[in-house]
Amino acid sequence: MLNRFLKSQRLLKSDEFQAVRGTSLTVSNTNLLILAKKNELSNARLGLAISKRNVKLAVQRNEIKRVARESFRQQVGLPNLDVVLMARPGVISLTKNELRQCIDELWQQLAKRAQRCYSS
RNA sequence: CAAGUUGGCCAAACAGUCGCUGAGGUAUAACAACCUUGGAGGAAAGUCCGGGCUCCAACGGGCAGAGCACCAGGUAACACCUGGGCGGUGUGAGCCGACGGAAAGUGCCACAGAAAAUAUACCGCCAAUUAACUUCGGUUGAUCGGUAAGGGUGAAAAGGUGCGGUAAGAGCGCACCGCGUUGUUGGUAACAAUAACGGCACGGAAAACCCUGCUCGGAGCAAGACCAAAUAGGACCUCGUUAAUUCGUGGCCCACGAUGAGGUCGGGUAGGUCGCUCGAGGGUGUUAGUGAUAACACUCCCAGAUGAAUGACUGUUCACGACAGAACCCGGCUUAUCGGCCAACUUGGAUC
Repeated sequence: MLNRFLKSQRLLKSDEFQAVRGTSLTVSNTNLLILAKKNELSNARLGLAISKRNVKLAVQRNEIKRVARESFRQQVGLPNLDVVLMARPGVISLTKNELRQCIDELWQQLAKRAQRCYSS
């Protein structure tokens, strides 16, 4: 069951995105930025914000979203967070495999940060 | 065989596992789950034209503004397509073309050049008169005329070539070509061919303004229609007539109304549903047409998401995979694009 990706695991409303955007729990590198906020559910939820300004072509935006979703789907250890993944201009230069690796690493960082932040 | 032209088609293939999403089914109070079956493009792109659809406006007409501009046909429509004409270009198949009007008017043509549209006379050429010189043939200068052949300038120099003609020249005359006018013939037409006449009058630029003809109401699916919390406010009905030095009508009391509670209604925000994909639709065939296309018959249902699906992994094969992602729907145009296949045709070479 863990490696599915249902609607309950996504952010669907504009309000939910706004709520996450106001938080301070972030993880990032030169290509991507992840914002997160604790929710009251039993699982994590993912929202994608790939702007047209940073990634110009629709095909590239779609590809980033697919890689991100696939990566998120296969994560097991994430706590109950609302997560928004944003793209920075550098992502275009990455290949698909590099991008995947990059996102996987960010999830691990996020899990650690979250544990430290919310356990105290 | 090589090089090329035009038109059409494809856009790595197959298998397995996992995942997303539309529809149908099983099942259920409902969700979840399971099964079956669909799930990006030739440009989905740029948003440059043309339509459908929706709402708004509207008696009709004109002006303004914008667009279009050889002819005929096709189409729902077009700035598109087909066929034809004309011009340009290529050995050729072919390709390219803001292709109405400059004799309606106003204006423009830099620099150079004598002169840039009323033609003109710088050099040159020629005649006459005259002066000087003379080897008596003439030469040089001046004056006054003729000339547009030659020179030089320019993107462009006022028809071209040849012969005649002449003092030198000149459409001055003639022939051919070009141009114009009027006919005739062919063609639906654009236009072409041809005859007679004219005798060159009519330079370029319409992408300077402009004139002529034709077309055009506006906004867009965030169109528009429906359902509809919470909160604030509104209308109506019912209940309560009290907790009150409350407020209004009133001189005061009574009374009535407001302030209260509940309900109903209307508008309408968040949110949701519809619009939404069966269509100027695809496939096959026949007929008409040079063709674009049309008619008829049979047949098929082929994305519909909404924080927004069409993907990931593994294996095998090959030529090792370009440009690129639907968002109301069609018809075009333009731009991007690794490579492959088919048909017709052209040029060159080889062989028989």
